[in-house]
Amino acid sequence: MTSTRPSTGKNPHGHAGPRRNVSARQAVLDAADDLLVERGFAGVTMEAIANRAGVAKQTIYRWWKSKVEILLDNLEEDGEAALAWNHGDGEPLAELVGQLSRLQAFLRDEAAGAVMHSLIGQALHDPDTAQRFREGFLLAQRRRDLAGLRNVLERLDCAPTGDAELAELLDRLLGPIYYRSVVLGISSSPEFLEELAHSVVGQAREGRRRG
Amino acid sequence: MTSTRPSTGKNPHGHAGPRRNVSARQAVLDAADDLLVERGFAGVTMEAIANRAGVAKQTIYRWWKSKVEILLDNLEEDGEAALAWNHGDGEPLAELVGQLSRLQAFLRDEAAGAVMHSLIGQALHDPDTAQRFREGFLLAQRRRDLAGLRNVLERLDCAPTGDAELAELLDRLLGPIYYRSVVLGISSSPEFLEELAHSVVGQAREGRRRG
Amino acid sequence: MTSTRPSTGKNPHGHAGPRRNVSARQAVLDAADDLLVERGFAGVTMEAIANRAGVAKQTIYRWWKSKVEILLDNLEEDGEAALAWNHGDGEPLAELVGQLSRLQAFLRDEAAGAVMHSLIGQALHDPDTAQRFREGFLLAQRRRDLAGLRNVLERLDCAPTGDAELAELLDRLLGPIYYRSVVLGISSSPEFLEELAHSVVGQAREGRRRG
Amino acid sequence: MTSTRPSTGKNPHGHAGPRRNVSARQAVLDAADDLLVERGFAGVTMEAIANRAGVAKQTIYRWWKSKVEILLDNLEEDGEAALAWNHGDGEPLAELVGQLSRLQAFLRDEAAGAVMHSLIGQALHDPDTAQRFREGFLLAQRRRDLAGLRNVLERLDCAPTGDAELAELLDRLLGPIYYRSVVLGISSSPEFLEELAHSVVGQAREGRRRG
DNA sequence: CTGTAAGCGAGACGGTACGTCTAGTCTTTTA
DNA sequence: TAAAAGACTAGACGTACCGTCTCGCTTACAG
Repeated sequence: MTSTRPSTGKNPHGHAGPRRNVSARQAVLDAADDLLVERGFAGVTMEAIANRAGVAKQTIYRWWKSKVEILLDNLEEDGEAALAWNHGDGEPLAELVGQLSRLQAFLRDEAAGAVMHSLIGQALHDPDTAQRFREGFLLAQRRRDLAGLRNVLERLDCAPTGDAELAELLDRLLGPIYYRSVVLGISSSPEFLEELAHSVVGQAREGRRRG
Repeated sequence: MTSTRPSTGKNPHGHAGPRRNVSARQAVLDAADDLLVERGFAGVTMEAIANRAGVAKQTIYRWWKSKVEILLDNLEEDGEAALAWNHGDGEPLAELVGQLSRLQAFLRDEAAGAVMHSLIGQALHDPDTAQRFREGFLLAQRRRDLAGLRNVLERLDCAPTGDAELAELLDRLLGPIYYRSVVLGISSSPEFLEELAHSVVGQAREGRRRG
Repeated sequence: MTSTRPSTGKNPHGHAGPRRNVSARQAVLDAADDLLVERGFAGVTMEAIANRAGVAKQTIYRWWKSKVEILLDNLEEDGEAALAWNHGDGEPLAELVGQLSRLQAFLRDEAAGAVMHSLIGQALHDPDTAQRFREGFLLAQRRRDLAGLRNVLERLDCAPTGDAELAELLDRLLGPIYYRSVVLGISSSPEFLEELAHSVVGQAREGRRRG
Repeated sequence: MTSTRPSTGKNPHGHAGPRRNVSARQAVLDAADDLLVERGFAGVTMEAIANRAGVAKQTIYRWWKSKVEILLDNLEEDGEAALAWNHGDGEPLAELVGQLSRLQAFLRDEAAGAVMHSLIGQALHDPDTAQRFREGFLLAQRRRDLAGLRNVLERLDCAPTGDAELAELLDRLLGPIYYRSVVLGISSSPEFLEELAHSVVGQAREGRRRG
C-alpha cells in the first residue's frame, strides 16, 4: 500500500527539488502487471517494464530494488481490499464460506492471482523475497484473517481461547485451498469450500467441548 | 526415475560410438543438487552445473532440456522412496500420522525438500514446468497417496466410496502441511499433524455415517 | 578570459533578478581543474564537477555548454599569461630560447598543461571542440607568437617579409616541442631547445640572404 | 599486427575447441573504422560496433579490452605499410621528402589518419591508452623512422654518430608536420616539406662539420 | 517596501552505453 | 559418435552520466 522509499513526505532538506512522479509510478506498476499476465514471470524484466511503461530503467531502480518489489506493491494495493472480511449480520457460517470463496476467486483472478502465485514462486527461490513477501503482505493478511475467523467463531460460540488453536484452524481452512491452487494448480469447488468450512467449524465446536 | 532420453539402452543406430557416460549423468545431478543447497535456485545455472560437474554444457543439453529437468530427475530418485506409504499391521491412524510426518520431514530436508520447493516455485512461474512437474512427479505421488489413504481408511472402516471424496480428504490432510511449508515457510508440529489426522479421519467417519 | 555569457553587466531585460554568482563560477572552474588533475579527463564529468563545486548541474549548464567550455575558460585564464612574450633589451636569441622554455614548462605543468593536453585530445575527437579550442585560444596565441617571433627576428635583422614564411619558422620552432609533448609524451631538454632556436634563426638568416 | 590474445596458435590444452572466428574479427575492425569515419570517435561505441559488425558484445570483449585496442589493431595493420621507408637508388634527399609526403598523406587519409588522430587524442586523455599506443605502434614506427633517416643521411655523408642527435633531427622533421596536423588541424604543403627536409639535412651537415 | 523575475541547490526524469552474466547453439578435436 | 572445450549470437542485468525538467528558496532591482 505504501511506496518503497519514505520520500513521499516533506522534503527533508529545507530546500526544494522535484517530487516523485506519481504517473510514472503507476505506469511501472501497470506495466509489470500486464507483462506478467501476457508473458509470464520470465517476461517481467526490468528492461521490458521500463520499455512498456515509457520510463527510464534508472527511475525504476530509484524506487524499487527489484521486480519483486514492484509486484509486491501491486499485491499490496489489490490484495488487502480483495481479501477483506465482510462482517454482516447474517449467518456466520455463510460469511466464512463467502470469505473462502473470495480467496479462491482472488487466486484464480488473472491479474492479482498471477501476482500472488509469482510472488509465492519467487519466495520459494529466494529467501530475501520470502522475507519481503511475508513481512510486506502475508503476515498482515494473516492477522486480518485471524481476526476475521475469531469474529465468526465467536458469533458461533466456538472460538478457541488460545491464538495457536485459532491459527491451526485457519491453516486447515486456507491450507487446502492454497495447496490446490499453488501446488496442484486446480480450483476448489464451492461444495468443497462449504464442506471445508463446516468441517473446521465442527472441529472448533468439538475442541470447545473438549477444551 | 529415468533420464530424459531413452539412450541408456541399445544404441538405436546400428552403428558405433560410445554410449552415455553414466558417471557424467550422476555428476550433473549431484552438481545441481549441491548448487541448489549452497547457492539457491538462482545459483543453479547450466554454466555452473557444467563447471562443477566437470562436464561440457553440450553434454547437459544433450540429455536434459533445462535445469528443471535435472532437478526433476533428482526429485524422482529421492521423492518416491521418501514418500512411500509404509503399511504395517499396527494402528492405521498412527500409520497415517507417520506418513504426514514423513512428508513434513521430506519438505524440511535440506536437499530433497529444497528441490521440491524449487520445482513448485518454478512451476508457479512457468506453465511448462508446471506440466512437467505434475506429470513427472506430482500426479504419480498423488496416486500413491490416494491408495495409501484408502488403505488406511478401509482398515478403519470409513473409506468413502467415491474417488472425489477421497481426494478431498487427502487435500485436507496435505493442504495445511504444504501451505505452511510452501507459503508460510514454517513447519508443522507433531501435535498439529496428529490433530489433523484425527480430525480428517473423524470427518471421514461422519461422511460414512451420512453418506 | 571572460565567461560564456555577457551577463556580468546590466541585466539585459529591463527587469530584476539576482546576477551571476561569481563564487559559483570560480568553484566550477576549480572543481574541473582539480578533477582533471586527480582523476584524469574521464573523471571530469558534469555530475562530478557539480558535486565537488557544491553547485547544481543546472547552474553549470546555464553558463557553459559542456565541460570543454569550462576547461577552455580555465585555459584562457592561465594560458595567456604563462605564454606571453617577454621582450626585454637583452640578447634576442636568448629571449627566443626563453620563450620556448616557457612553452615547455607550460606543457609540463600539472594543472595548465593537463588542461592543454586534454583540450588538444578532445579537439582530436570532436570537430566542434576543435573549432572552439582554436578560435577560443589557439589562434589568439598563435597571433601573439607570430608577433613575438617577428620582434625577435627583426632585432636580429632576419625577419622574413611574408607572413607565411614567418609562420613556417614558428611551426619549425613549436612543432618539435608540441610533437614531443603531445604525441611522444616526452619533454624537450634545454639543449634541444637552444639548438632548435639557433637552427631556425640560422635558417631565417639564410632565407634572408637568398630572398 | 597481431591479435590481442595469443590464441591463434595451437590450442594450449591437449584438448579441443573452436578456434577464433577470423571473419568476426575483421568485421569488428571494419565496423570500428567505418563508425569512426562516419560518426566520429564518440560514435565508436562497443554497442554500435557490435551492432554494425553483426557480432555479440561478448565476442568483442573476449578479444579486446576496449575500443582503443580495436583501433590500435587497425592502425597496426594499416600504419606499418603506409609509413614504410622506400629506399631506392635515386636522390636521397628526394627520398626523404617523399617519406615526409607519405606521412602527411597518411595523416590526412580518411580512415587511417582518423584512427591515428583518435588514438593520439585518447592517449592525451588516458595514460593507459598512451602507453598502449606508444608501445603498440609509435615506438616501433619511431625505430623504423630512425633507421630510415640514418640510411638517407649516410648516403649524404652527414649522419650523426649518436642516436640522440639522430632522434633530434627526426623530431625536427616530424614535429612540424604532426604539430600542424594534430594541434593546428592544417596540412603541410609540399613546399613546406621540401624546405623542411633541406633545412634539417643542412643542419645535419653543419653538425657533422662541427662535431 | 513590495512584487516579481531571475539565480540557485536539489534531484527526478527519459535516455544511452557501459561491462558482465547466462542462455542455448555450433564447431573443433580427442578418444 | 559421445564428450570436453569453448567461441558464438542474443539479450537482461544493474550502474553511471547525459542533458532537461521542475520545485521551492533566496535575492535584488522596479515600480
